[in-house]
Amino acid sequence: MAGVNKVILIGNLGRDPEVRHLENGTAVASFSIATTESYKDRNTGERKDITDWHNIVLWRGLAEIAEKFLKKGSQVYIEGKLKTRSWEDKDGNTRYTTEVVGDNMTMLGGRGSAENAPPPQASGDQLRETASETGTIDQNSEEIDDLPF
Amino acid sequence: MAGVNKVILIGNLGRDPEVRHLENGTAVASFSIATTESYKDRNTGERKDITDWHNIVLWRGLAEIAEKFLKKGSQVYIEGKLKTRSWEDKDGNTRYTTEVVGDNMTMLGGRGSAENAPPPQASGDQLRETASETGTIDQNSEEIDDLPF
Amino acid sequence: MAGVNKVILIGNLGRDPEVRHLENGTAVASFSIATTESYKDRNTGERKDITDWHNIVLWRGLAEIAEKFLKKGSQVYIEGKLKTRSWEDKDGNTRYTTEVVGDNMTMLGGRGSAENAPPPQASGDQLRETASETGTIDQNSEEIDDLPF
Amino acid sequence: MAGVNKVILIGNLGRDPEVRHLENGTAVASFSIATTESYKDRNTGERKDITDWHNIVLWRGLAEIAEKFLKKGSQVYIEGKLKTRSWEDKDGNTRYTTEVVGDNMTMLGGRGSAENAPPPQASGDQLRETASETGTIDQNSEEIDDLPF
DNA sequence: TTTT
DNA sequence: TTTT
Repeated sequence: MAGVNKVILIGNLGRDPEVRHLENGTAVASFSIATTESYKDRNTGERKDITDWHNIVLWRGLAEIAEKFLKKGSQVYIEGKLKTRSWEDKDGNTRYTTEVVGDNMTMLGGRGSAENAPPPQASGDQLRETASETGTIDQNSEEIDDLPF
Repeated sequence: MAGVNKVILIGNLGRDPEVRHLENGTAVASFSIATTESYKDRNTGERKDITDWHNIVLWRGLAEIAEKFLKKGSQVYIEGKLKTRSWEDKDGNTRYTTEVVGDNMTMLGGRGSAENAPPPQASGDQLRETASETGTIDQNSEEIDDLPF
Repeated sequence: MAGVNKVILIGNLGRDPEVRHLENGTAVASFSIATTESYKDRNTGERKDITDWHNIVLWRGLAEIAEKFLKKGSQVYIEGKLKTRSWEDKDGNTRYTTEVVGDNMTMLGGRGSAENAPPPQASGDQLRETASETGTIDQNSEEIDDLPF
Repeated sequence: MAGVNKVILIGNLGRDPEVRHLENGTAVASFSIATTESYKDRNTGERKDITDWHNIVLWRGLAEIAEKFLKKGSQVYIEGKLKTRSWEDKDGNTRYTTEVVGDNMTMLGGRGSAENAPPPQASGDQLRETASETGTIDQNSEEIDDLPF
């Protein structure tokens, strides 16, 4: 039962986020981010880059923030959980897709970042609460307690 | 170029690790670990568990330690990177598999843990160095420097 | 404004937790955990251990769980934030103490773990909510949503 | 014995780094970074910020990169270990200072970032190896293996 | 598909 | 496929 499932990524969006809404209005954002690491080939001595692409899924308030402020090229910090979904393809084979379901996001500076005063930091939990209480997404605020921890 | 790609998991092995060796002798261990989280269903009030399975891959010294000391049920801490490999299935379709390539492992106590005095902690970097210098896997040792940081 | 402040520790308690209650009843638990790493001295070739001690502070529900289930020797996973408090010593000098304020805890198996069916995992957010709604600490449950993410 | 001691921070430098050199030439950089989180006061409804300051210490190649490319205001990702040092003050009292000894650093875009083409990412391990083999600090390169993991 |  |  005990378990820890944590992913921490800093990367850049390959495309603008795609946002859809469930029937009940819940927003879901999907996008990919690239993380790159450099290494030197032991044989040739050449420097090489390896890029990994990660499928990110954001729910509710975080999805709405992503829709408003993230775009192709944006650099973000994403903290979340690894989730693998299964689905059936057209040939009836079970397929698996692994995604990072983010519960915390921080926008980082850089070329692709938003021009329109983005909220740099947002947490899924905070947003969920705030949204459910005020009916609007009020990023960057918490309703947790008078003590911040 | 800048990027961070980090995964932190604590879970239990679903089966014994599978270890294979490349032609040059390099060991590669594969296994899955389960992480479970509990939540209470908002509608029914029932408590429910969600289990996520994660494919772990370990290389070289870490693979050999996994082979020796991990087995079905063992609880481990794994720190690593997310990597998605693509391959072609029998129908010629491109398929993707996401794995956590571990570079740090700590064995945690519990029912499924090894009886034979396992090394509790091991790092890929340390083992790689040690192995290359001594020809044997000497877990729990570093050759880094007289200063430990 | 954007920021990330995250600490992840796995270690063992040096003593039983100390728990006190604020005037409003809020529980606060304090204890230290040790993390140990091994390295080999480059000059002498000796293997050496370095132990670091970390001051942990838990609030509310997590504090109550710590009080019930953690004791000297228990192995725990702690996730939290770094906080440095300042205070004045008897000579009027400002002193600083750095603590890890935990918002997530998982009890791990091992020698010092509790005998009385401990809850292996608990999150500060979950507990806070649950406690405020039911008046009791019901660890291992969330009230977040019908969707677990 | 098994242990994990990991800190992950994203913040901004409060001042330029201070770099000193040990007698054997080893570089050591020190600086503080601020992480800020927002919350809404439950009573007044006001939004408030809390800033935490963290003492960062970098060794060797990372210290030299910090010296060259970080300055007051720079935003950085720091990954490292918590270390508490003790020392004696002028009154003979034992004092404790907690620092984050970084083993990984990524420079992030933003207002305070360097103008002179900074290396965005660097790892202590990589740099140590590279430095010892080439005599120069060649950031952004690894000498680990032909396989990047 | 990103970024430097 | 694990674990409690």
